[in-house]
Amino acid sequence: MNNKEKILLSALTLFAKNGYTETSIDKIAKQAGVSKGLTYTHFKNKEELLTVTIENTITKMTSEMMEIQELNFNTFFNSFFASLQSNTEIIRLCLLLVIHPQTPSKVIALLDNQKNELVNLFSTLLENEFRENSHNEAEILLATIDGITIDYVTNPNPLSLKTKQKYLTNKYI
Amino acid sequence: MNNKEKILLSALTLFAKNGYTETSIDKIAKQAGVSKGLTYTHFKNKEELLTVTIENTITKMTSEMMEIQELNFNTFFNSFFASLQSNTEIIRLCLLLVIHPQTPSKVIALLDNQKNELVNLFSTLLENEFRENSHNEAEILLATIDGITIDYVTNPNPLSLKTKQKYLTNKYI
Amino acid sequence: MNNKEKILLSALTLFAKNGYTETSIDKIAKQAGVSKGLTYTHFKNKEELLTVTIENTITKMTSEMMEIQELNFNTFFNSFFASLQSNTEIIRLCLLLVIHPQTPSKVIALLDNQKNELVNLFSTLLENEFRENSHNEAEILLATIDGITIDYVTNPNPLSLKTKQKYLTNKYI
Amino acid sequence: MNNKEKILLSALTLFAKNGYTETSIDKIAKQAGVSKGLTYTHFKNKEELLTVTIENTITKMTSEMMEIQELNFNTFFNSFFASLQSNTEIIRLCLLLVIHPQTPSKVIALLDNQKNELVNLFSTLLENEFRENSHNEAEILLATIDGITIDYVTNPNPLSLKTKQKYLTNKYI
DNA sequence: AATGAATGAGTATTCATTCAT
DNA sequence: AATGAATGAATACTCATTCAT
Repeated sequence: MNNKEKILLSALTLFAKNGYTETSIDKIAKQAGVSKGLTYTHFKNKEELLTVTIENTITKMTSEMMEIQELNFNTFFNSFFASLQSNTEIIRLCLLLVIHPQTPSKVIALLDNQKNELVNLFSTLLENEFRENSHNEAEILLATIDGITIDYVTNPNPLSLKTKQKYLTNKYI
Repeated sequence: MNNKEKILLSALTLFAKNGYTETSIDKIAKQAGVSKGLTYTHFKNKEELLTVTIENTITKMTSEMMEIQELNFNTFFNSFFASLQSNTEIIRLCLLLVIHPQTPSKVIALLDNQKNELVNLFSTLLENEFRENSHNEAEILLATIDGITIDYVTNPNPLSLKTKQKYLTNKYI
Repeated sequence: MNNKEKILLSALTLFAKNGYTETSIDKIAKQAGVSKGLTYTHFKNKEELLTVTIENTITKMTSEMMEIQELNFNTFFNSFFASLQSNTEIIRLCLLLVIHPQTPSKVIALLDNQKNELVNLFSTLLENEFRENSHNEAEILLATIDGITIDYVTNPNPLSLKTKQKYLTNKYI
Repeated sequence: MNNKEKILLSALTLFAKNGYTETSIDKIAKQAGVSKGLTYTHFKNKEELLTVTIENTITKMTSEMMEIQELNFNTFFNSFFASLQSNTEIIRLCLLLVIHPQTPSKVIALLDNQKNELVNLFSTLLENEFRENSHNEAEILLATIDGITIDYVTNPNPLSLKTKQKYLTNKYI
């Protein structure tokens, strides 16, 4: 892992653990084991560091989802709830950024885009059953998943999460 | 409105508009039209100012809900979605605080408590239909509402909100 | 002398000795014996500190000139060359600021204004002898004085200065 | 033009436009289209880069003046005022360096030397008319020219410059 | 000759908090 | 209760310079 990757990893970890504003470039560099200045060799400023961090994360998460062979609600829920448990803090970071009023628009665009892709995916999967209402249903499903995500990241309880996954699986299959 | 109330109102407004970390005591005092020092006469520190601000907000919102005569899903949804539209920024602030990893535990407790009351309310309303599953159903409903809230505060669209309210009303009545 | 005045004096001294860009707020505060932060209590930023510094200096110099009873070339030259010798570094600072391409426009305006007042003064004094050419003559005289100033601030030689004063006095009286 | 020359040209341009302290090695290299490191292959440090830059500039200006066939006030003024109009920013840079208290002594020596040559030239041209006062007269003439230079570089007005050139030409021929 | 990663000291500015008045 | 001067630590960012390749 080269220094640039070390910085990105350190940034992701600290942003996720403490929040964007609460994480200083100094701390990121220290944890990465490099000098503060090097951060600015590789990234124009703190905002770009955040943008690239989130870009990488989304790319990685999306590509993991794309590896699923047969995409249906069952496999999607399995993949999603597993990811929620293994990437809890990163997902919390994404939620924070989406909601925070001062998140740079480039980051908002990335997260918005990911959300739209999810709604479209759901919409397709719900088309047979709900016809012209499939988009509304997809939005409600996404809302429910978002709410479950909030609940889990703020109060992680794997058992309760499992129950909710079962509920959703039953309902949408 | 006395000075203490002016400070609290200014704090709520600015925290809601810009976020807690992004709002300085100086700006709060300036907008309230008082001196920086006075803030520390009335509140031990910035954290306590936040705590009292949120405490007041929750108390006010709860008491508004309590004024509803016949509490059922119809009246609740009406009240909730109206509030979401008139207090968008404040509700966004609450969401941020719930999710943020460094929110003081006292504030977390306040918000958690409010959430539990909601789950219990839903649970009661769902008891007849769902029996021993009513608590699970209540949590799913809360999740859906939270997700709708995220969607609205990040991308306020009254029409889309109305559609979702109708969907929920149809489903739970 | 209160802290604000101490900061202004320290700023003037250091700007004059080392230049504006070369003088840090840190050094100014240290020499004034106050904390760095206090500078920002009294001045919005470094640029404002410079502006006020120059404003005060010009006001003081102008008021000294106004105290001269009978304003003619003899008394003016006496006053000016005395000031050049006692305020050498401050006058050098003003020259630097006038010439530097990045001096804030507010400072430029202050210095420009002072220059125009001088040209007008000369113009009046030369009116009898030069009639419609008095303005041109005034500008040439100002140029000569500016050139003498450059020479003195870069290579202070009181004897040579005296010679030049005599030359000017002879010529313009 | 090889890389070293590209760096020198870029340095001259940027020093002249923005000032020495305000120009970073990075910007010089970028504008020259080379890497930061290459600057240090060709020049010991930023100070040496400045010294060589000024050295070249003075050499070039002097040699242009030397090309004048018959050196008298008329041809000199023509040449000088033309140069002032075509090299305004470079000449401003030289003025700044002469006056700035922290200009490296080697650069000061270069500029001082050029000034002395001018005084001597003037002195020679004025010898017939002013005899033992010719040196004083030469210094006054240089001062006037310096003052005109300040005025032009800070507020370039070709018409006003022409007027002053005529004035000087009339006076010294 | 040429690159660009890497450093460390420095810079302007902000801000929660204290305290004398 | 009310003010605002005062502090000190922290923050994002810059930059001359070095050095391995």
